[in-house]
Amino acid sequence: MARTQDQRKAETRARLLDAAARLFAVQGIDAVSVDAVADAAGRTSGSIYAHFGSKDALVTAVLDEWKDQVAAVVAAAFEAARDLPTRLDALWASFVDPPDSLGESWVLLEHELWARAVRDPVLREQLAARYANARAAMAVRYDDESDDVDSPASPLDTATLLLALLLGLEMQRRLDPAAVTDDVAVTGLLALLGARRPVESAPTNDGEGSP
Amino acid sequence: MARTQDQRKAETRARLLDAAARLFAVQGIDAVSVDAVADAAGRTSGSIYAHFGSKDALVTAVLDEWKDQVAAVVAAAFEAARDLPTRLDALWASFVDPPDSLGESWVLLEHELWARAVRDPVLREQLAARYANARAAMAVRYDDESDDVDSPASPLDTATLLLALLLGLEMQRRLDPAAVTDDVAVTGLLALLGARRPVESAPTNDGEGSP
DNA sequence: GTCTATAGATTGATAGAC
DNA sequence: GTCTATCAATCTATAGAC
Repeated sequence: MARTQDQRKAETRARLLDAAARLFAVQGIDAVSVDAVADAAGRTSGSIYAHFGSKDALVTAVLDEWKDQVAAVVAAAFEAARDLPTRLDALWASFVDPPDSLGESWVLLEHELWARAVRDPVLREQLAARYANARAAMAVRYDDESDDVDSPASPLDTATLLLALLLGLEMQRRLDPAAVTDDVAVTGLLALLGARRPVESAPTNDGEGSP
Repeated sequence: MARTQDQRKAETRARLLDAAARLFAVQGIDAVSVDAVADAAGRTSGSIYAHFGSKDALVTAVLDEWKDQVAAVVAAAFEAARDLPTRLDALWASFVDPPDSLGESWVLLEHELWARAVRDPVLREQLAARYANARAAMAVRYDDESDDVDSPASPLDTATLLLALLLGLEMQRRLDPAAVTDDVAVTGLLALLGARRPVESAPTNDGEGSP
């Protein structure tokens, strides 16, 4: 029956990681107790210490579990459509309205991890590698398109700029959704690639979101 | 002697706010106890409750105290130089290497406040207004330059894009300084304004920062 | 308004049974 | 490996003296 026990062990680990990721994203890591994670996973706090040893180690494990998450998201967005504006729109959509495969608010979890990483050298190196992966994935994808565009920077640098714009726009959108329309996002991404929007000019947005 | 007492009261409030802002930025809000703030300000925890009533109210007060901080930073950066690339470089510098007037790591404090704001409607409205101010300030400044550039979006939308790029680049730079050079930043900002870099082409950065 | 002392609650982590 | 019970530390907030 070792098979069954291994299965249960693996399932417990998976459930703990899943519950932790979801709760961390929604409430913030510091606001979530070890017991809360265990409860949400249908286990007890003891199992967390058996599997991970500490809450910090659990955070590290969550970060590690979704290792190539950002890179995968980026890659998937580019698969979807053919023309550049549509692809960039899909890329932006994966930040704003994520696929079910990731949690609904995976970007919030990224910010939680970032906030810890900038203060913890070990976490920082982990997360830095993740972002480097994401940039590399974008650079490759963007390379396929390179005949269509005329970017002012190298592919990797352009990926850095695209990722930056996505992160910064999503931050502002969380505070004030009306301030960041999809059209503005795509227009900005296109501008970083040295490309202009084709025919139909994007609607402008001079009225601000907040009253 | 009411004068002296009022002075002491005001000074205590100022010291508490200053200590709180600094500690919150460096250690993260949740990692800083009320006692720690009071100690750093040379007072005791009781004074914090006399002045603010709760730790959450202290956070709100910190956010409120630096109300137009981001807008002021943005405005100041544009005053510095005349030609566009130099101005954009100054703008980027205010994020990377802030003036002494702000704390050295005011951007970290902004992220701390953001992380709370996305989960608290009251804080969110406050911070949204602050960002709207910053965008408006940038839009005005950028308007002065509008003959030099050919932005693909409205002034306000362009400000949104510029702010997004600054935020996102700074995030990546905190994780991996080598991945985001000053030249890439300025190149990106210029691209969002529809302008290319003049004569001297920017050094590329194809080797990634992390080993 | 400021300080001291302390209540009240929560949390991360450990020990031991099964 | 998982659970129950519990310890020890920490933190927010309050009460009362000055």
